Amino acid sequence: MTDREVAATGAGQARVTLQVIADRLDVSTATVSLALRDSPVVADATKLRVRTLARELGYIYNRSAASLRTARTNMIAVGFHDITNPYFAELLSAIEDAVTDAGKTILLGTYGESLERQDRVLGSLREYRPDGMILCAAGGTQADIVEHIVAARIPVVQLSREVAGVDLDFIGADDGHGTLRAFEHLHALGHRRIAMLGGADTTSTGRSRRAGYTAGLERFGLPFDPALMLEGLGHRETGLRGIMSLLDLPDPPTAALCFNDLIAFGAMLGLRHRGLEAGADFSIVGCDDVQEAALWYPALTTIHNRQDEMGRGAADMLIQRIGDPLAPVRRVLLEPRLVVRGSTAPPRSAV
Amino acid sequence: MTDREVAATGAGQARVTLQVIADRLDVSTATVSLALRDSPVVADATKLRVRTLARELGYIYNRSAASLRTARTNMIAVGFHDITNPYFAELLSAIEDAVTDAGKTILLGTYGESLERQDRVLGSLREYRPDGMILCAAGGTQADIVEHIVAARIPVVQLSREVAGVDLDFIGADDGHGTLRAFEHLHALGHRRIAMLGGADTTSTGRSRRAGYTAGLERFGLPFDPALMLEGLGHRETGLRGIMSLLDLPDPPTAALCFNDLIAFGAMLGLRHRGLEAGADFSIVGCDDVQEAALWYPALTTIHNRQDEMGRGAADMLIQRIGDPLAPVRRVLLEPRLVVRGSTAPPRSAV
DNA sequence: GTGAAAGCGCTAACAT
DNA sequence: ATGTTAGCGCTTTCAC
Repeated sequence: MTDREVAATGAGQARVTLQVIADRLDVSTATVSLALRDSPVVADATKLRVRTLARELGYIYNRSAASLRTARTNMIAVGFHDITNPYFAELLSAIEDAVTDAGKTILLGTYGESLERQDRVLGSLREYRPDGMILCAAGGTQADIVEHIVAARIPVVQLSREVAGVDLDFIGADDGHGTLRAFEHLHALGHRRIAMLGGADTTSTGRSRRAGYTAGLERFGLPFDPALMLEGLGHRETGLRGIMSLLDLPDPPTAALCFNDLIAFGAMLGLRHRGLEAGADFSIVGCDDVQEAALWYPALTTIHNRQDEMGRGAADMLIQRIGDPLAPVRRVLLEPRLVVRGSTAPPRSAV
Repeated sequence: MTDREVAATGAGQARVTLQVIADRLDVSTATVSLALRDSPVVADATKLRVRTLARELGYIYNRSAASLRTARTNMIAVGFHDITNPYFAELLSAIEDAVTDAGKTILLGTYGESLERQDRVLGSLREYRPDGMILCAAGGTQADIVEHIVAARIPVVQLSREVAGVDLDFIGADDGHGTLRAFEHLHALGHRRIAMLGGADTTSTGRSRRAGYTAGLERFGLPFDPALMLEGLGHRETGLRGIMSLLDLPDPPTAALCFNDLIAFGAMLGLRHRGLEAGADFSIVGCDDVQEAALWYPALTTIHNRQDEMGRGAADMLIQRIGDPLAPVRRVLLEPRLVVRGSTAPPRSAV
């Protein structure tokens, strides 16, 4: 007794394949295949018979088999570092919408900021032969890791962050510009000692946003004080601890630009621990504008990064790239928009 | 010229398969296959030669082909309604960890609360023949939709919510009990007019939490007032609008149990719009204890649902189920834990 | 310890 | 309009 027969016996019926339908209808598997895919070449009457029987028998299309033949899987791999950060959850959700609309499905891999795990996860994703991949690499990722994917001839679109030195489609925000806008906003309110909280040079977003910060200092002829530029991962803890150490400075700043909203939330919490309030006592600007940002108290002034457009855009770019692997590489930078809310105000001293 | 030759020419090298390696080494594909999988039956020297060449040629295992042969895909489908809700993002993240540890990969599908889209998405996931599926169905899902998956002989574990009338493994929180605990907490603080904000009878969590609320009323001999039990989806807007209408009541409540944390956040925002503060002026209890909850101001009193354990637990249950399809069905209820923070306090009148 | 051969379920040429 | 045939890349008997 073969495995197959066992399964059939056990469950009371044979696994239904094209062959089963073809046999019962006394047609060929080719006809059944074409009929199910609504090929114009098959007679309507035949299509009807095929489909009716397929439904009756509970036929389920086997994509592994089709993929083997067509070298198309209809899967889009998504490699993200963290989906617990609402910014990336929002991006993923937008991607999911676009991908589903295109009749494809997401194969998900995450790896935090661990390069070693990223390597394993991306290597594994590759084996499923997704039609393409949307990548948001861990900080510090080197070009050669991404080359492994490219070598497998899997089209890749980089999202939000881009790995240095690889020539691939990219969609993200114009982070440097966004941060500069935020800096100008704080300066216009009267702030002169402004900190930069979080981010690091291991990601392109970190580099760009930090560059936007130093560009702001330069534009207004303010001195660069290394004590005001605190490196850190995009977590709430970075903001919480960072704001504490800023406040403990002999000459503390009056405002902080945060690498992202989570850090800003952490910073606002830190202020409260010190009996201070964001806005009135210390200005905080976030970055991303996750849904939560508008609901904080005070609501967070932040840089809206259009995650919906960005996620959908990444999916669309990828689908185009799959269709035309030789088209010129594109870099799309979405213009961020500063959203002024309650967490920024003139400095106490200036009031 | 075949497609294959075109691809080979275009990219400068042929797609490397087991056959290519076998030919070059003058062994059979069987040997190569066994060698790469580290079979004890292959000579060490051969293994070394195979692996070295495989690496040199950039061989990538083709899981579609293997799946066709073995009827195993090593994919775990995850069907969620919403990954933008941090509660589900946290669950997904925990699942991802466990699944990756087991050498499997997530195939993701989401569908909001649309039954029609859920049907399409689940139908599509099924065609990929995942080894199993973790399901958190949309509200109002009928048993027959789930039967489609079961009929395809795909093991399913239900997570957090369970569809009425289906006999499948389930892991979730003991919601009724958790809500009752929260009710007791409010009662102990002196609240007597307590509202229930959000949830609906279309999901098991809605039913259980609302049942926990009415059980609380009964336990303390409080009257049921339909004006205090507001149905709604688990969004911030539900809390925002809900608290407004509660406050507009001729005899408003002094506290509200919320179906989840997002609703609680919305409710706290609504209080601020009315110049009131959670805790001091009106008590709010959430449910889930998402990371954000501890950071709000005031920090949210809520029911911790152990999303990490729950997510990992779902993955573990599923893997066991895949290993033994005939084992008895399990229902695991995790005991929720009330976390008291600043958003609850004695009612104004009682002070 | 290794090889030959069959076949998983599907699609695509080509033939009729 | 439908059938025949070959084969995608892998795993798995079964021989040797």
